[in-house]
Amino acid sequence: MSSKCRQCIIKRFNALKTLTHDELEKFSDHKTSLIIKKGDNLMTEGNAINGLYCIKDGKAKLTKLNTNGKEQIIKFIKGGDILGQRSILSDELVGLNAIALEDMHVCFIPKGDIIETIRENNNFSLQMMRNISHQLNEANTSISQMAQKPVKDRLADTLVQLEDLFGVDNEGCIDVVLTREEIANTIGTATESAIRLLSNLKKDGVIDLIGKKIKIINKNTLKNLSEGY
Amino acid sequence: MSSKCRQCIIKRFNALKTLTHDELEKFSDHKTSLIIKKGDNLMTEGNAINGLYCIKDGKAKLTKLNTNGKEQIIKFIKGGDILGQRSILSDELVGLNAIALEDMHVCFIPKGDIIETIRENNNFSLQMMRNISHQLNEANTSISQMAQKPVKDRLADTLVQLEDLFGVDNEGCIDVVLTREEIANTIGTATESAIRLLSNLKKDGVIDLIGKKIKIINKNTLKNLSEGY
DNA sequence: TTTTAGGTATGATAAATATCATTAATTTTA
DNA sequence: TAAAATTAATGATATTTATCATACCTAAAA
Repeated sequence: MSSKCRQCIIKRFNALKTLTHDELEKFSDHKTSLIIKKGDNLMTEGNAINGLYCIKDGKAKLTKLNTNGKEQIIKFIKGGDILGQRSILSDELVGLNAIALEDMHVCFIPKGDIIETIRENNNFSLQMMRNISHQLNEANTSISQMAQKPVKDRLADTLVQLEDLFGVDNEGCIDVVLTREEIANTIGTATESAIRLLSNLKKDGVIDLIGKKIKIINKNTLKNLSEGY
Repeated sequence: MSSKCRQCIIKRFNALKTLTHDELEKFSDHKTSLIIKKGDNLMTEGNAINGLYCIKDGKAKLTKLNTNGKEQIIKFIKGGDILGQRSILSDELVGLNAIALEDMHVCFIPKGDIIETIRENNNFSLQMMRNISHQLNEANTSISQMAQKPVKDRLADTLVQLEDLFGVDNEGCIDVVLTREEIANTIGTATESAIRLLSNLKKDGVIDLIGKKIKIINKNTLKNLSEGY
């Protein structure tokens, strides 16, 4: 049931690809395989973390709860991603909630093994640094966009990014199911505003709305909109 | 004129404190001391970076230029901080402009020495990771606040943070000189809006405005305001 | 010192966005 | 399957925020 890390192909998408044969064996022996049900928390803001999660399959949202009780979605996660690096590296509490958007298969690798590997395998720690650094750059861009762009532009940008991240299903729709509220919580606006703007985009023929699913019809127009044109 | 890293006390505030005697000597031999004039760029968005900047003294703003031409201030920097780590670690182009808010003294350490030290000194690279990870956490918090909090709350929060970061001068004012426009670009609003809200805070006796300088009179009120009360 | 320019302040107004209310659609539960 | 609950959609309205206009202040330049 619990398979070998050595045989797992998902690791080629993340820092685990730098592991040596022995390290992979160690990880295999110590890891736990988990199934996270849709809606369940993989990590919780403010908690300590005692290991790393390697996402085999499934999607999640990373959120932050505001003082006013509103949820802000900071980032989306899918198969191949690793969770918990930031908290482990900085030895700080977890900063974000990770909530499954669908059932997920996840491997948990205990903190001790990670710390040991960071100390011993330079390529591994370099890869982790690279990843965190890249995330920091993305976050800075996000701050700027949230602060300066109107809601309409942010929505357009988010739709493009969601399609780039999750791809499309066999009907051409963005391959992730989000409620309108979750879309609103991603771009930082009221649910009604998000709904209204989506309706407008549909009316203008830029996107199509098929139930909860969203199909981008004219990606270039969206890209232009996201830059204010 | 160009002093020894070994004798420099500023390094105790950053990752350079983990360097060995030999590494410090190497850095000393290869480093360049720079004076950056107020308004000058230390780093520029989109450029490659070929080293690390250790800030001995002086303040800077880290900004991002938006597609609409507006400047967003992402972060403030002061003596003891290190610049350029993210770009060097991820091997990506610089993501932010660093612009001096006053004359600065800065040491530049070439990339080669940094990379070498990351590979050889585990404590150094761990310290760098910790720093970037911490910054990522701060950035995520920022995203959430920009997306969800109204301008008034963000202004209150920014004032508290500025005082915490830069301290107060001998008249009790926040010890950094910013134009109203820069304050507006920090919280992500129009200059006039920032001015208006500052005037209101003064009218309410929460802050005092002495020229460009801002004096916080009631920090607790500001903290409450920043959380929407 | 006078002029000029950049920064600050404030009012009037327009535009963007949030909130409240209601209905319709969809999904879940019994 | 019917009922209940959640989610989506849309109108009406209130609030927030941006923009435009103008005046004032302050510091640098002529």
